[in-house]
Amino acid sequence: MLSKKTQYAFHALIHLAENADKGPILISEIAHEKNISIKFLENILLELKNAGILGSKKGKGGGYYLLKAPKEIPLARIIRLLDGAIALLPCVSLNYYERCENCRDEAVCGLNDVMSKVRDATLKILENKTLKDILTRNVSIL
Amino acid sequence: MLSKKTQYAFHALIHLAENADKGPILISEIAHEKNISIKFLENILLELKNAGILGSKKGKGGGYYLLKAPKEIPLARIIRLLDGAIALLPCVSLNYYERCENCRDEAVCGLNDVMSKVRDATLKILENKTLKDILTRNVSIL
DNA sequence: AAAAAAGTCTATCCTTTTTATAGAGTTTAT
DNA sequence: ATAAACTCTATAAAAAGGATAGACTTTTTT
Repeated sequence: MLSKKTQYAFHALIHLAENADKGPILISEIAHEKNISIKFLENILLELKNAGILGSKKGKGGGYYLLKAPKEIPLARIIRLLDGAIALLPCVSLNYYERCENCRDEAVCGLNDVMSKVRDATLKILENKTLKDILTRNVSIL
Repeated sequence: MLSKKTQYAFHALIHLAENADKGPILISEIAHEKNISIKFLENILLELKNAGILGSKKGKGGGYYLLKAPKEIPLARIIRLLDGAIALLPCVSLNYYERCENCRDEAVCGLNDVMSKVRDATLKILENKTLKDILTRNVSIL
């Protein structure tokens, strides 16, 4: 299951993308619209900013905005950023690999084998589907 | 990511299946063989017993043993039992569904749509692969 | 220059879940 | 009777998740 953090990030990004034509969007607007605690959302948007996905503008008329086109943001990127590994086991994770401490040889572990298949099937979708693919409203500017 | 509990459960089940011809297996043997805390493993095996997957025998010569053939135990069953939902979002879970609190209408939510596809791809594997499929050693008795 | 609006950043806190341990209790083979 | 093993309940330590507070900085407006 994805953490709340990642779930909130997706909803916030959707809101930012669908309103990209309105300039910077207030955290408070997103929080209200998507029913998320405003302070918690602050942390999340900051992480997305530090990762180069969002930009922000301070002062009056400020807010957050996308730095990249939605179609350039794969869903897998967001999950890895906020949740870490996408794989079900550390020993089959591509980006957060850790050696299995419960089996003698990963090379002949049937569990490793099956979970690699699950990982591949999952990534096939999450690496190819982008923020653009989960938008409801189409904004011409993007 | 699967919890340690589920990971340990898989390794314990593998050990039980691969040694099914030896009669009841001691918790301590599994714990030692798979490098798992014996007391933690106790709880896990008990859960598996209460779910009807394992049987146990008390007293000298006792231990745990499989109640069903490995090919009758889908991996998804174990995950659901110990970890709960397999889906990445509560709003796309078949067995642990919860309404999405961040979007207006799940029916037109793009995120819901993509995550349903991930769920289907994952379940296609985890519902069809069984304990038998992750064994290294083949035990004729099974 | 001052005030107001808005995001930034750090620190802290509370709760829940996860992981792990302890120990008394019960059952069974010998 | 005894020792071997699982059972069960309670507890605790650690990590993660979720949330809050408040001082700080930047920018716009007046």
